[in-house]
Amino acid sequence: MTTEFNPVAMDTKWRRRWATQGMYRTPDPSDRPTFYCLDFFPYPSGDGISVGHLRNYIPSDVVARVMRMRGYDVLRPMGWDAFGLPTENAAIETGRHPEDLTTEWTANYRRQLDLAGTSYDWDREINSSHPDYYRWTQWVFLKLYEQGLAYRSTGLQWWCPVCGALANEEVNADGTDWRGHADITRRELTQWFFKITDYADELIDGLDDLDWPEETVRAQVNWIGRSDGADICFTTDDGDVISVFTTRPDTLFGATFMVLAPEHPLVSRITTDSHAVEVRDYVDAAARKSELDRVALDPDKTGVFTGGYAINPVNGEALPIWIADYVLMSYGSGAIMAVPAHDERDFAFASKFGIEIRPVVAPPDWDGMPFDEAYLGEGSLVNSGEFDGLGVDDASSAVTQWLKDRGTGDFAVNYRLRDWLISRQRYWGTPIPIVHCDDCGAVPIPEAELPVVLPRVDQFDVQELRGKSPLEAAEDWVQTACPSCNGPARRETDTLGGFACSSWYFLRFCSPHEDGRPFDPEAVRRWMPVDLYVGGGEHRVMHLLYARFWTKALRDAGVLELEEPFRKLRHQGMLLAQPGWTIESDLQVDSQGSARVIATEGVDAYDAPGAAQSYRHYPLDAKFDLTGARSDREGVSLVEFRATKMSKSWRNVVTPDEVAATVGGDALRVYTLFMGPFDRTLPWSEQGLAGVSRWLGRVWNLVLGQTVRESERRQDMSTDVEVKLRRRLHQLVRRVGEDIDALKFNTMVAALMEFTNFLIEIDDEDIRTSKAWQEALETFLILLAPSAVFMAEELWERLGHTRSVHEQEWPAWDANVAADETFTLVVQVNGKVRERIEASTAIDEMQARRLALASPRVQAHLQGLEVHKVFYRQGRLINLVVR
RNA sequence: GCGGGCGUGGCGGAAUUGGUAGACGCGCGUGGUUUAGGACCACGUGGUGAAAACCGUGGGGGUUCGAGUCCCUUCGCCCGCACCA
Repeated sequence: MTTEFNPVAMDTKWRRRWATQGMYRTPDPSDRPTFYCLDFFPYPSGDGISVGHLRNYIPSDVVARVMRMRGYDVLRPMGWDAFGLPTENAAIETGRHPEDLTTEWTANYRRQLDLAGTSYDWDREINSSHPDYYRWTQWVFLKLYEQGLAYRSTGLQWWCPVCGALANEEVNADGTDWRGHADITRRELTQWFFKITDYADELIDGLDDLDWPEETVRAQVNWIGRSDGADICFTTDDGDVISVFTTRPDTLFGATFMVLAPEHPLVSRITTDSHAVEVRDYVDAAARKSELDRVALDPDKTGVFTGGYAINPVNGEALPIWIADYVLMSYGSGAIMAVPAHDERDFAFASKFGIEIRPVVAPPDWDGMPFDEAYLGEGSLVNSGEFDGLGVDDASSAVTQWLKDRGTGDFAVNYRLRDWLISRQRYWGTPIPIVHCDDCGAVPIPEAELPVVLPRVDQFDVQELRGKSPLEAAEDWVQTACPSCNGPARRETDTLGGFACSSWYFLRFCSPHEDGRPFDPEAVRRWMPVDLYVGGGEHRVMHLLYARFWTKALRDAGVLELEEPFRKLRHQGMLLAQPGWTIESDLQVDSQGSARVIATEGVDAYDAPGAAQSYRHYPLDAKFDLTGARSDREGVSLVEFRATKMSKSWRNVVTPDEVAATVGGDALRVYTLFMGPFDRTLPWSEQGLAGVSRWLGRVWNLVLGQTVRESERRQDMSTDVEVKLRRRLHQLVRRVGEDIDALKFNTMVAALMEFTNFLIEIDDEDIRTSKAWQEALETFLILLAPSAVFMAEELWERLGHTRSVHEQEWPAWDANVAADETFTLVVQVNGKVRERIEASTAIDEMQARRLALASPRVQAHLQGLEVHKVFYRQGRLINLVVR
């Protein structure tokens, strides 16, 4: 057997053997505790994965492996969120079918994940674009439909020429969509929605008991955006009622005008003849503008007066009614009462158009002068009739109650959250299981007839179809019989957006081969909720909110006994490409500092201007974001570039394939763990990777006893060394366990490195033949196994074991063995460190004081001064305060 | 504008949560060993200083015997959200 360290051959050997043995198959039900360790459902793309994706999968894989070794039954599945636009678009470009692309791409993902030594149970692999799966996505849709949680509605919807209809949350403020497409417009469309707003309060309250990152909880709460206030009715001259929502009913006496959204249905009725032209122009302009500019916030308010008035129910005043696009039709009732004295936007508007600004809440030290800006703080009411003198909170409820008693208002709650738009006018998605019948209307497909199979069409290019959706064009498929009356009917041609597939997959993983139902309730009871859920922070709102909503809706449908799907959630940090320096003359640089490689043979990048050699070669057309710093390398001018996102178009992606083929899967894993905190954005470093690879090589040599260092008998007493070795080993077991539980993988690796440094230091003939050494090596390999999965296994086998290192029990540590005998007593004088003394951990304060005072260096700092006070920390330090 | 995060050596980052600042790794330096190799080994490496010592966690101030850690203030970078009444 060769003793040469050859990671690539070793990786292949063990990958094969583990696959044949079914090493990572999920255990059958037992009475052992369970642990469900899940990663976000990945979307397979043609580019495959980069080492950046592995910052998600490797750390959670370590946790899964450790939990197995700790005696848990672990569910560690993986599957593919395979329906979606990128695949469909790639299909259009390449002239191939999305189904075929999906098959290839998912196989490639799986192969790449295996390169990194992940321990997924591939027997449970699922694919959301397979009828076996989407049949049950359709089934869930029907459950929601039965409960009135899926409905159709017309309205203005965002529309992307590439993606079709978009949900509001898929549109960015700059007028692009969530995938970066431009030319987003709004269209009148009939669409399917899920009534997630019914669950708004529950989705807020449910967050309380979850172990989730604080920012994510906050983001969800903000996204749902609950506001408590009142609905207030204003009546126009014609007797129309305008209902407005306000969070500040206490300021009702300060309302000096009203504003309707341009799309408000009453606009035309309220507008008087003399203002008709202006109003129509404004509404038209707003409609056009709504495409882009309305979202891109323009600080300058615009609006026009309609000529109409409405009566303030609290004091009978007639308020002029304006229309302005700063009022959104989609929030509240699309109309507001404007209180310029106490609302910034209303203040800006009133100032611009010369409308009265009437204070009704007096700031504490107010001198009665007009406001320079809206006052939003606490105070007592003025100019408010019988409510004068009340505080803001009391006044809010008092005014609302007053209105309620008279039938002109009531307490009310509003949410920022909108219903979930789920229709897509695209091909590569789950067909919506609905049929439209002239007589019966929208009719759900009976459960027994599921799945509604997505037909394999050849033309799915929306542009070729001239705006028709691909399924609409599939006439044979569209024409069907009504399940209710058996008359001619047409199938729904919208498909479900991808978020539907990922809103319940975690349930399917519990029993992925279940035939007659979406999941086996027994299996779900056994595994759910997910114990550790790891994925990117970019999904902290939508995916996680939708999945929670489906969980609750399925519970209410009586098919699930579960409140929340994900008990503990964590987000991994992003991985950036390595920053560095490169040759200026090979770049084309624009004024913004973006550079592109124009040298046909590419360009070398250096870690530092003086670095001995290049760490990477970038090809033609690679891009850099320059910092502006420049330097010189042997007369050649260099420029510095930043760490930026890895992206195919920048040609700076590092793939697991290239890393696994050079330094192996273990170096890839360990470096990913070691580079820095798990949840932090970090740059890749080829040198950092090389450092880890060197360490693995040292471990290899150490375990196989081929250390280069010449053994010399220089240890004092080998029994002392053995005691020390055992102590260090037990301390290591403790540290590694604690770090993994805290997801501090970087310090876990550091601890393993320190331990090997220690072993190398004490390595000699005597210790090597001791029992303690043997025990240390074996325990160390077990601790190393979740991180360096291949090498630990290979070395374990070479030490003579037949049963896999990954099936060993996680070691325990003994506090008595781990306890230090001595510590470094830090001696401070007036808080400054003056001496360090090695002392027994057993010493008390008096002994510590004696030791400290005995030190000449301490004495030098005490000269002529009196020890005034002493602070002693057992096992740590002593601070002598003198004066 | 609102919300959140982060500022520690040349670099990625540690720091028992108020108690030795800089673990571990990279890079760098010196020496050795091989000498084609991005190889290996030993020692060193925050700054100033010959030393004693002093300075040092973006800046300023404070609390404390003691502050990277707590409080106030200020600057810089990054990420979300976008007129939500």
